[in-house]
Amino acid sequence: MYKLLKTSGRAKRGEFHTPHGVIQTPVFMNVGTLAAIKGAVSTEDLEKLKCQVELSNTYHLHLRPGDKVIKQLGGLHKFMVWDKPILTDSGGFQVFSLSSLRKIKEEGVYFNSHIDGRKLFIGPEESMQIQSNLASTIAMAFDECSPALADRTYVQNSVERTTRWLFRCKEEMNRLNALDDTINKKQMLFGINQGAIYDDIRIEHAKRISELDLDGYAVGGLAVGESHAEMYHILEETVPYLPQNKPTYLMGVGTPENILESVERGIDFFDCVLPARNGRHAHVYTNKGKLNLMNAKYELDDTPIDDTCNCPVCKRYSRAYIRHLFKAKEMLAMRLCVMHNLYFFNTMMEEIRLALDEERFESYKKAKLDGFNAEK
RNA sequence: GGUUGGGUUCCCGAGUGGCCAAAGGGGGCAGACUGUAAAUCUGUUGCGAUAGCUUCGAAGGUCCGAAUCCUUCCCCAACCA
Repeated sequence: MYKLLKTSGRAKRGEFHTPHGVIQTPVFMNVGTLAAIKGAVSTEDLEKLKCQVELSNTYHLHLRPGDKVIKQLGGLHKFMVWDKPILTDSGGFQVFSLSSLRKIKEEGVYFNSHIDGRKLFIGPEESMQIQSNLASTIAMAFDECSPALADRTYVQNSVERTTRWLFRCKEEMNRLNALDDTINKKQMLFGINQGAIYDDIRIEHAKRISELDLDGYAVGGLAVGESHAEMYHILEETVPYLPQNKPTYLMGVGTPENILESVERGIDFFDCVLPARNGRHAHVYTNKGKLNLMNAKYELDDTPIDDTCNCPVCKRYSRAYIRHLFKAKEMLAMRLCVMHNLYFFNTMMEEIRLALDEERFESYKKAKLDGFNAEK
């Protein structure tokens, strides 16, 4: 159940009530595709990093260790020892990112496993079954994320198929939630809007899926090659046609700048691999912009990553030390940077919520963006 | 003392007459990364803006042309005494 607490223009401040607790929105979900945040960050760490929701992946967990294994072990929450909300992505993005290994048909998608090459099939029903076995808090609909540059006819056909798949997802999820041996009988389902950069297709699709009364709605297929301006434009055009009394989730986005711009356009759920991946690659986010700690200029820098940050890493370690750890290929380097970055993103969301509560989002956003550009 | 094999750009190492400022690693420097097949990938790495200049242990020499051939010397390694 989503409770809209406050609005500022299109920006929404809300609370999303789930069987695993309340999510304060806007929220950034921390991506742990394989039931782990890459970079040796544990769920115990996540509790210290202000993480509200962890995200995992249907396709990847289906392959390894197998959703049935996780079900036998009591579901994903018990398996990775995390009692707060978990959102599972449906595998739809893998249809896109593993495109050389798949064939899309009406019934679903034929894949070759990226691990051993064996043939697999995932359709809407299979995706719901896998996510039900994982027993995540929120399941995502099985969609096709069409490339940003795909031609109109392709996108039109793809979106129509994604709509038909959504109906099948909903039906299957209802069926699964009613079964006796289902671990999470209140598993929620979010639909996904597609349509690449075609306003009218996006809008038509948004209207269509809004009729379904799902638990939340996502905007997918953005940040996949189009410009920022195009992405913001799509949000401006599309979000108003998605239910205001439900969470609106912008999938896979983004940079701190993207998040601020998107909150302003009505988004309240985000997820992105950037803080984890960039952290592993020595890129850290600060209130004065992004740093690459591998750069020679940090060799003798004994200040923290961000001297205004209260994360466990900034309170203790210096840039010079972390740079050394990267140079020495110590895995602690990645762990520290991923932890800092997640804390940075989660803290920024906290600040956004506070700013919305106090009706000063606009000035907060401007100051934040000015800060990011300070050292450029 | 003798024999053999070696000394190549920051390091390791390929190169045995022109296509060599010199393969390939490593290291260094920098960049990318947006529902994670990513602890990954890319660029660059003698000086100089270009012409060009300097470089393959050292010094001489042969040749139109030498990291590559010859002479002497200096070092290193293994073995023999």
